Amino acid sequence: MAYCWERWLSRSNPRVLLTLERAGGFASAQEVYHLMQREGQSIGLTTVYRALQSLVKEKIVDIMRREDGEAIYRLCGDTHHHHIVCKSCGDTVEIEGGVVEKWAKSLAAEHGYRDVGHSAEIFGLCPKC
Amino acid sequence: MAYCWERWLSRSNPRVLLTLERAGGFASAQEVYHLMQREGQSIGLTTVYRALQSLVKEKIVDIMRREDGEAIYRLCGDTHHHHIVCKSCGDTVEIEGGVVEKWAKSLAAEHGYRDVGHSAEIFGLCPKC
DNA sequence: AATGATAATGATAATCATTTTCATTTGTGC
DNA sequence: GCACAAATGAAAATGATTATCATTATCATT
Repeated sequence: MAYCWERWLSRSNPRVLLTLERAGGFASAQEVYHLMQREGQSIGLTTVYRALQSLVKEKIVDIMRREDGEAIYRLCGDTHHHHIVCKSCGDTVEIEGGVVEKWAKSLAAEHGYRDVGHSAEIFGLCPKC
Repeated sequence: MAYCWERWLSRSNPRVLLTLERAGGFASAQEVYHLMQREGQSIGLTTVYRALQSLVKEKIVDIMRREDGEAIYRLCGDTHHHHIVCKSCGDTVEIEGGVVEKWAKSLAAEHGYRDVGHSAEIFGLCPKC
């Protein structure tokens, strides 16, 4: 345990990870980068990209796509959840997605698909906008 | 009928649409463009993009994202539906999404969101891969 | 047919996220 | 200290997508 942890702290992956967490667990590489800049952390954009890629590979972070195709990342805890995203201000609400989980699982099985994941997001205008 | 049809044929939208159909109803803008070039059709890349955008706006085609973020388009029938997409070969199966529709609608209402849409896709490895 | 308003087209340049390249720095074991 | 591998990041390259803008086709009206 201690072993992994210390090795981690010596690299930039954890700084990126912590920033992602602080960002609400939902941000693009560019956003993570700018956040770290603003906070005074010294890091290069390339490194942010590399850290995120590696975190994705290790399945510590999930990757999704915004409507315009930009990649966004978020922590993937042991529970997986969904969001309602405001089209205008980008505000997001975390929501219960148990129904969708079951839906995805049963349909995937029905069609013989293995190694299955899913994405489900709701887009709209939040009460403020 | 004849009226609409003829007007359509005079523009490039239908040529793009037909090409998309011929491509198996699943292709990126660039692919549609190259296909049309190879077939000897004279069209500009810009026009292909515009045609696809307009077709999306008219809900005649669906837009999705490949894993690398490139936009891919496909014909969509009159009913809104969801897909299971194979991560490896890109094969897709259209599926029933009534459950998800209800889920999205009720949750959006619950959080006061208006003008709501949603996306839900399942990714996995198809039986062949 | 000629005219002109309007929309459609497409070559080119601009944008912008993401990747590559490569030189430099840092960490680690000897 | 010393060498060697991994990590870093600035800068350039890539590639999809979008914006510009001059040209062309469409179509109703003279």
